[in-house]
Amino acid sequence: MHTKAARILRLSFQTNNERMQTRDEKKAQTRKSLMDAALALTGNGSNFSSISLREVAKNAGVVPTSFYRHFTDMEELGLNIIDDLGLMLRKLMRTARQSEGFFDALARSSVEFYATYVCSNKNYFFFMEQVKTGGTTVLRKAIRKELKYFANELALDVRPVKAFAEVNDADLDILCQLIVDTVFENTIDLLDQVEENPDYIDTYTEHTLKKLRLIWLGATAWRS
Amino acid sequence: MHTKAARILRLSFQTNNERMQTRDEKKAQTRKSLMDAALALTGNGSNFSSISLREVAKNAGVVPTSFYRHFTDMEELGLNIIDDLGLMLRKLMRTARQSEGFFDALARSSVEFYATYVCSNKNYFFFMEQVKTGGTTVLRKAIRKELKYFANELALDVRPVKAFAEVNDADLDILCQLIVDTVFENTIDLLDQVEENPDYIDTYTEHTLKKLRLIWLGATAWRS
DNA sequence: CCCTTCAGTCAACACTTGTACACTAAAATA
DNA sequence: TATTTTAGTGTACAAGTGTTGACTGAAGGG
Repeated sequence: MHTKAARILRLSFQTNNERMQTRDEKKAQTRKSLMDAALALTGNGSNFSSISLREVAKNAGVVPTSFYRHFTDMEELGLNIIDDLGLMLRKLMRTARQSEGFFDALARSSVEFYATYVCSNKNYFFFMEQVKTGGTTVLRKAIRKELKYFANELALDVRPVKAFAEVNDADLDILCQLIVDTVFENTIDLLDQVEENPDYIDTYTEHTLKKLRLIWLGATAWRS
Repeated sequence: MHTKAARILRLSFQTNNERMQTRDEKKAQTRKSLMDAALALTGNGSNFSSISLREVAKNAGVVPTSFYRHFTDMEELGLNIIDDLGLMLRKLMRTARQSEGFFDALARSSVEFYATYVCSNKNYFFFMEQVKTGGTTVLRKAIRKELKYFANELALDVRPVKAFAEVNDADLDILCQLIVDTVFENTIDLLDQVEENPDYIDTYTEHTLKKLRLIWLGATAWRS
C-alpha cells in the first residue's frame, strides 16, 4: 500500500474527506487563521498595536513559535492584512462601478450597499480605521496608500463628467480625496453604533448621502 | 528655628528659590508629569493603548506605584488628557471666533493658524487622532463628544447666515459635522508629513482650504 | 509641639511577553 | 523506497507587566 498508485488512490479518497490538504494548502490555511485571529481580536475591542503575538497564536489554535513560520513580526502580519484589505476594497470598487460608475454613490442604494458591506466585514474595517491613525508609521502609510489609490480611481471615473469641465486636475484630485475621506471618516461611528442599535445603519446612510450630495453640489459650482 | 515665624521665614525664602511648593502643588505637578509623559510617548510613535503604566511612570520620573496616587488606570489618565484637550479646543475655538466668527475658516490665515496650532501641540493631536479610532470604547466616545461639541458651536454661529436660510436645522448639523471632520481628518497627515518636510504645512493649508470652500459652495446652493 | 495625613518609595508577587533551540512527524522529492 | 524538507510542538529564559502591602519622611493642622 505504499506504491505510487496507492498514494494517488489515497489522495483521491481524501478529496471526498474533510481533511485533504497538500502541505502548501495547510500552511496557507494556518496563515489565514493567524490573520483572522488578529482581525477578530481587533474587531473585538482590542487595539492592533497592543495585541500580542502569543494572543494571536493562541486564538489561531497554534503554538506561539509557529507564528514565525509565517511572519517575522506583528507588523508584517499587519501589512499582509492590509494587502487583503486592498483586494477587498478593489472588489468593492469594481462592484460599485459595474452599474453606472461612481455617480451611483449619490444614490441611496449605493451608500446602503457600502454600509452593509462594512457591517459584514466589520473586523477588516475596524482594523483599517484603527491602523489608519494608530498603527506604526509603516502601517499608517500602507493604509493611506490604499485610500489614495481609491481616490485616484475615482478621479479617473469622474474626469469626463461635463459638470466638472471647469475643475482642473489638481482640484479634482482634492475633491475625490474629500469624497473618499468623507465616506471612510464615519465608518468607525457606524461600526460602533450599529452594535447596540442596528437601525443606525439607516442614519449613517442618510447622513453620508447628504454629505456626498453637498460636496457634489459644491463641485458642480466650482471654478478652478 | 522651628517656630512659626521661622517657618514663614523659610517659606518666603523659598519663594525666590526654584523649589517652593505646597503639598497640593507638588501633587498637581507630578500628575501633570504623568500626563505629559503619556503624551510624549504617544507623540513619539507609540500607541496610547500599548504603552504601559510603568513606562509612563518611568518617563515621569516616578516609581510605578506612585501612579495610583493619581489615576486608577491608564484609561482614567486618558480621560483626563481628553479633558485637557477639550479645554485646548475650546480656547482654539474662542480665538477663531474673536475676529469675525467661524467664516474666517474660509480665509487662508485661519487655516494656517490652525495648522500652526496643531504643530505646536503635536502630542495632543497625535493622541487625539489615535484615540478617536483606536482607543477604548470609553475613550473613543469621550473624544467624539468633544468633536460633536465643536460641531454644535459651529452650527450656532452659522445658523444666522442668510445664505443658509434654505437649510433646515438637521441638515445644518450635518453640514457642520462635515466641516469639522474635514478639518480634523487630515490632521494626522499633517503631523506625519511635517516631520520630514516642514513645507507640508502649506500644502495642507491649501488643500484644506479648497475642501472647506467647496463644502461652503455646496452649502449655499443646498435646499433642504 | 506632637500627631495625622499622604505622595512617593521599596520589595515582592504572579503573570505575560518575545524569542531561541532542539525536536517530531508527515509531506515532498528523488 | 530512502532521504530531505519543513510546519508545528515543547521547553526554557530573561525581560517586562499590573498590583499588593508595608514603609518613610515631610507637609499641614490642632
